[in-house]
Amino acid sequence: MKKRYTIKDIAREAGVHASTVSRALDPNSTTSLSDEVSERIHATVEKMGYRPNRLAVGLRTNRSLSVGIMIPDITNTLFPPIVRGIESVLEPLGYTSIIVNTDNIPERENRLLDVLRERGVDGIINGAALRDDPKISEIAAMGVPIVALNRKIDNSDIPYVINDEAHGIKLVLEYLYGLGHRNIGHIAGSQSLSTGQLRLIAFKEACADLGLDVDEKKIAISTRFDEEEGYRCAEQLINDNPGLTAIQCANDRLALGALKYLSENGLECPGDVSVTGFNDIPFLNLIPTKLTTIRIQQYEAGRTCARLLLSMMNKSDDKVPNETILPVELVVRESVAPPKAS
Amino acid sequence: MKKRYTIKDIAREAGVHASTVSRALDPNSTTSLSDEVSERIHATVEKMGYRPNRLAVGLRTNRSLSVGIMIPDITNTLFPPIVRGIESVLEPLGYTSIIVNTDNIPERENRLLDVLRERGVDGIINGAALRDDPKISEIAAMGVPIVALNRKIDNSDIPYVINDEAHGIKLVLEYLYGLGHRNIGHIAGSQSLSTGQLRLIAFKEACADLGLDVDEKKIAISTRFDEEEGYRCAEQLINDNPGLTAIQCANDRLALGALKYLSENGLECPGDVSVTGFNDIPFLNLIPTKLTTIRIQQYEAGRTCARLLLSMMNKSDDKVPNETILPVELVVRESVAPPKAS
DNA sequence: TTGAAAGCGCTAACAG
DNA sequence: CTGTTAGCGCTTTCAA
Repeated sequence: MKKRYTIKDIAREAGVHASTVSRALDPNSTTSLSDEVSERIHATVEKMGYRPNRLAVGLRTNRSLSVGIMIPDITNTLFPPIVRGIESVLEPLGYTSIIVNTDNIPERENRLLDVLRERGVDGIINGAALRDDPKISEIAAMGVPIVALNRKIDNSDIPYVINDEAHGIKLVLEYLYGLGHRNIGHIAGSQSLSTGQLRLIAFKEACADLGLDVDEKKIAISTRFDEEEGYRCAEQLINDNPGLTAIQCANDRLALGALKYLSENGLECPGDVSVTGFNDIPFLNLIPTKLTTIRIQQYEAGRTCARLLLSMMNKSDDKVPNETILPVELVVRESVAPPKAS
Repeated sequence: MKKRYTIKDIAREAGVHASTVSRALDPNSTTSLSDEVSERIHATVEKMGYRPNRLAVGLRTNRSLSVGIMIPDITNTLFPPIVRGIESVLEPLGYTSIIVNTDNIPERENRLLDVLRERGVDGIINGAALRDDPKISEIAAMGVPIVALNRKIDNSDIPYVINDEAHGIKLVLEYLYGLGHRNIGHIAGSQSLSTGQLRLIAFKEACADLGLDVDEKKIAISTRFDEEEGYRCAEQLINDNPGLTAIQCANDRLALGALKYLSENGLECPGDVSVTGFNDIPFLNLIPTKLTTIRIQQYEAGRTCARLLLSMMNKSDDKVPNETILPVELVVRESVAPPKAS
């Protein structure tokens, strides 16, 4: 293995001291160098293909120029665009990211948090936070810049970037109401996640605003945001609520599961029951009953988080807002129709 | 910011020397310690929540316990399962991975390669290699363990893990032939990628084997493996080949584009034209005309690559095979039917 | 079995 | 404007 060149090799070759090379290579170095020397150094760097050793830099400066990105599962199509959004702002600045998948398992999340800390990340974007997440607060208290993405953490002052959950839920409900639906069920997400909680609260509020009855029987609470749970909850709602004409799901995957339940049980969507989702993940426009849903900003959410994290990492004085709420919009497709005249 | 504890802090607290702490914490240290001391050290480590600084370890040992994963774009659903496969073997061993997206842009790939090198990765899994990729070979020659994933590199001895492209193409063609198709077109992938090249070669060979004419007009070569190009190439094939009854696409996204072209132009699939894909990416079973395709191993491909890389990084003597070809299988769905009796 | 000392590659005072 | 020096946190000889 050809050994990598070090700053000393460059120094020797250029006939200067190592520290001079370091200065020449530091774009925002205060001390100035003679053009002649600087040029000579850059030339040798180029010639020898020298690349600084970031581990050494990090050890010395106590900044690794790396950040941790925690998400539940990169396999979930919701997250890749977010990740790319984050990197679109961080990468040009020389940051590298370490992406970890928590699978929504608290022990795993905690362990990975330790891994990130060992690696000396300069900051963390947590897209996998739980409402009750003591460890993350603990680490934040140690001074590690952290921002939560998509989810907020209870009893914590970690800044978060979320979607306008309440407005999204309301948009859907008003749309359904406007078409004549009066008997609407809700498949809620896990209540240990802020998304699940906030969307359920919003459902109840929006119902109240519209003068709709919010019978508990019309609410099915899922344990996970996935198709399987959507299927199970749809079954429950249909069985418990004769005359139900629409199901609002707390996310798209739950809706996909609900759609499956309906089609397997001789119910047409949207003919018999309308179904709506939340998030607007990819491919929704290709499936047979194209899903009406709420579009959240994915790429932009990533960018926003990254910018917040940056200003925290740079200890800049501009106050980082504790709460950032991104706008959402209703995407009307085919899974909603007026209720059957009965 | 509460400063992180260092090995010195532990040493002081436990009343021993730093080097003793280091030894106590190294699971495969040769020198033995008295149980009493070892226990005391572990207790203080536990009590103080000490975590070693990986940057320092890496600088000292010249091993970062990190690997680079290069892919074209994490947003492409083909890659997340591969990434998780890789991590499923590397993470338990303490490795962390740096995932970079090349967007199939050579300059970007080269720059990212430098980034990985700066970070001192112990090895690289390259799922974004081009057939002509001088820089990656150069870095491999410097002694950095590299294995190519999904794609092979021309004129290079970098080990690669690919799918049985030829067999997959053949399976599809035989299936189409068996149903009576004799006038089959091929939408080829980019010829600068081994997948595109190998699948096109396989198409020609399989046609020859079946006694089918391989008129160049029946081959449309795309520039990118995406829906837009699939659309364009489908149009070209349909226009140039009256009587075409089936289109074999070099991957699923091209097939999705072809499907779109057909439906927008009054052609039924599979009624008028059968369409097939390659890869079996997620969601293919949810779209209206469920796509018949070739399933490749994604998660397992990642695992295989990771294992190969490990043995290269450990300089173990077991020879790393230069070529690993993973089996594929035909997935029959709805996008293929016998040709119309004419 | 443990301690002392050197040094990985780099940066940041401090001198000159 | 440039060189000297110390040291980031850790591991690893070498001594004791």
